[in-house]
Amino acid sequence: MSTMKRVAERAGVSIATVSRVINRNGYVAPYLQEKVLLAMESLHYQPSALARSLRRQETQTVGVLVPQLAQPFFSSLGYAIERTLFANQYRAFLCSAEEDQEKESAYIEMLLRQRADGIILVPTGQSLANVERLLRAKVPIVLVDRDLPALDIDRILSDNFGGAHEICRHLIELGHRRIGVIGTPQYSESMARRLAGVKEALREAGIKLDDELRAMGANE
Amino acid sequence: MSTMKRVAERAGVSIATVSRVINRNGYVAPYLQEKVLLAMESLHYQPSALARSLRRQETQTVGVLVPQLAQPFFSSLGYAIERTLFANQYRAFLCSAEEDQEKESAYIEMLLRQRADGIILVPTGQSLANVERLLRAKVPIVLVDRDLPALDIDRILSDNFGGAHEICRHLIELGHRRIGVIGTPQYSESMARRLAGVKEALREAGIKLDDELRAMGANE
DNA sequence: CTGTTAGCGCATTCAA
DNA sequence: TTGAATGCGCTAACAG
Repeated sequence: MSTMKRVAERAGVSIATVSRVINRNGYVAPYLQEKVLLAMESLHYQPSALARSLRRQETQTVGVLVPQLAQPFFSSLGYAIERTLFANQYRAFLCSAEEDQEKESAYIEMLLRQRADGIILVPTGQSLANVERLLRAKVPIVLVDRDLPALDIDRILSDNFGGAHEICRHLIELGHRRIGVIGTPQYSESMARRLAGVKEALREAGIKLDDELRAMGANE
Repeated sequence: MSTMKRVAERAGVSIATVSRVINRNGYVAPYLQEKVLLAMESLHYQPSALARSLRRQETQTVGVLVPQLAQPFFSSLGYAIERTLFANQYRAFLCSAEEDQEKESAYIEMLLRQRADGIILVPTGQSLANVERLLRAKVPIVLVDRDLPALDIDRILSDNFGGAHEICRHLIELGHRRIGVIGTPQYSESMARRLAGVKEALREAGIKLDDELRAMGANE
């Protein structure tokens, strides 16, 4: 891969000028700009993200660390994030902790070394120590889907209770009485809240949840 | 994040020595090594992959570009690759071309800028130009799952015809006569081959494929 | 408006 | 066995 220096030589300008046309900042005479563009073209030049990141002290990269990429919810979540990042000139490192605290640490260390600008994390019960490590390193971090109540950091959570409650109330208002629940295992925090929401709505309507109409998954 | 220089100061050695203990090459007196290790620990030092890659001219990173990460086959393929890479101290950039030639180009350009050491690609019908671009850039590339017959590069393909043929023959040997086929759309190259394999096995056994027992998906 | 220069953090000669 | 110095490719003052 050719470098800025080669482009500069080919265009007969300094590397500073090349940098200016690449980044569209600073003033460059139109005819010089044209020459630089042509040189870049003919050399198939692509700027080095490495050098740029090192110099700018920012990588335009964020780590996306979920418990299990194999789970459809997390893979579509992860992929949606990567798509949005890419559309905004950011790169994503998709990481799957495999429900393993050690592996989660290993990924976090990797992201630290790569100097990710930030990390989007779906934590598990054992993520606390890892997150504290990130906080010490002052890496911006956002929690998604699951909470870590002990920490005071940004998070994006679903209103599991409220959503389930609302859905169930809607069905009741439509006149339904036999309302069932199908879900992930009950020991999942999210599912427990949804179930509670349903029960609350049923209770408000004076209906009791028929155990026959309740089916919970055996594992996530 | 602290730097090698800070670690060196804290340990009272030169950065060259720090580099040596990090990379376990060159000779370092045990007591110095110990001091360096302690300094790294207390500073929460993590080597910069950026600086290292820039210097070594290798990123330990490979691009994994598939037509659609949302498709289960590709997402599990992509993720399996990333897992294997990570286990071998490599990083993966998972990319989804969304069945779009433009987007595929955009990802390839990104991987070029990131200086990926290589690219694993599941090509589509329109990937030819993009692959030729990679060849010009001399980036190592491997094709997976789908072929690009025009090119002379490494590829990993399934024996769709042979596999389907063998499965079908197995069923026939077990005495079955009513054998059906469920599959992805027939216009998919892979599926067409599998169907041909089945038909061939049936033909050899003097059985004709009952159209009633044939169900093809409407889209991939 | 353009060029020169000084690092970014690291690996690696080359001396000592 | 250790350190000083150079340069990887780029951006951002600064000078002209």
